[in-house]
Amino acid sequence: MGNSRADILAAARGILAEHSLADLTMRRLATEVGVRPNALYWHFPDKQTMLAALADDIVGRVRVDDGGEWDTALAGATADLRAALLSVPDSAEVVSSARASGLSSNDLSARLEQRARAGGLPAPVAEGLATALVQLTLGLTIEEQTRAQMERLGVIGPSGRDFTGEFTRAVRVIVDGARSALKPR
Amino acid sequence: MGNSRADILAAARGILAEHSLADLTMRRLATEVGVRPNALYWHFPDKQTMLAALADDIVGRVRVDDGGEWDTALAGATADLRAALLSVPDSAEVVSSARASGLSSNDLSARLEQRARAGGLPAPVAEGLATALVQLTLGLTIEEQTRAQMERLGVIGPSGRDFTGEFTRAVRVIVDGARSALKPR
DNA sequence: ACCTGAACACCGTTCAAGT
DNA sequence: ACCTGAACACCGTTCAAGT
Repeated sequence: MGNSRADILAAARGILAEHSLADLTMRRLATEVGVRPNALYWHFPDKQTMLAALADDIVGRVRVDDGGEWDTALAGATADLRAALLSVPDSAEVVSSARASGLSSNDLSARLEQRARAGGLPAPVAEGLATALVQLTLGLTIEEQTRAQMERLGVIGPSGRDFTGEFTRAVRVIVDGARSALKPR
Repeated sequence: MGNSRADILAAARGILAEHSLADLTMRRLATEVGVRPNALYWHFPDKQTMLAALADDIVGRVRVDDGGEWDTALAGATADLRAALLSVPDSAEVVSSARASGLSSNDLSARLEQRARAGGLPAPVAEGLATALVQLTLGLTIEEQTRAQMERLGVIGPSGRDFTGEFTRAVRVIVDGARSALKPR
């Protein structure tokens, strides 16, 4: 009754927030929405497509600044992406899978690349920069959220890793690399 | 009879080679080995641990050159990692998951970081460089192998993406970034 | 337009028991 | 040391049918 795509996606977010990606099954999602499992298949053709919609929902919140310098704009958007991912447990895995499957319509790396070119970077550098930043953020955040999940379950102790530091230092190396293409030695 | 860890891992590699990660179930793996599903649990405590062993098997083949310049050594090891992953379908996903779970004992990024420091890079730069290279390679190869799998299944046409080019250009940006820390403007 | 009933063909994992 | 039999508690997905 009045259940829409948006309601289902909100329930999915809720399962991630209170449990984990392993608990995000179609059957459980249906229960949360108050419906039988097969009813979900009226709204989405399959689970993969539902997850891609959820991924777009999360990544869609990230804006790429049009003004200012290209380096601060890209570093800022990358930090925003990480923050958006960290706000929903296990979402980095979801976004990464959606990207790989090609079902995700929100191509953040294309937006980053465009911004880099607008900032004056040569095309191959802009492309390499965008690729490196997106893969770094997704990969590292997957690790961070996986560890967080394992700690939540008590299967492992705190890793002691400084993920924010690792992220910051890697972003610096990448952005410096793009900059070195502009200001040659 | 006489089935060992190695036999099971070889069979697992075979399933990836001829089918896909989705087909790599404990039940199917058991059939391939000629045993009942639960027999596998004598060799491995669970599926996750088995996959981590498989991941170590694949990454263990990658050597980091001790001689020469740090930049060619790191770029070479990164290219080797990508080649090792591409030789086994869907293995990038397996390695990425194993890394995230912390069950993987082969910490390639630590070896890369060590090599970078030996080459004279400051610690934070060496760390950022290793992190960026490993995440780039895993993330991009996951995408490449996922697409390849979808093409194999005929669910999608060729993507037209130049993954080798994307990889090369991103590696260049990253390595250039580390270099800029050595030769200031 | 949106949902249910009932079923199909699977999963990972455990436990006691066998040799 | 290594494996089987039997079971438990699940999955995603399909199809016809209901309102």
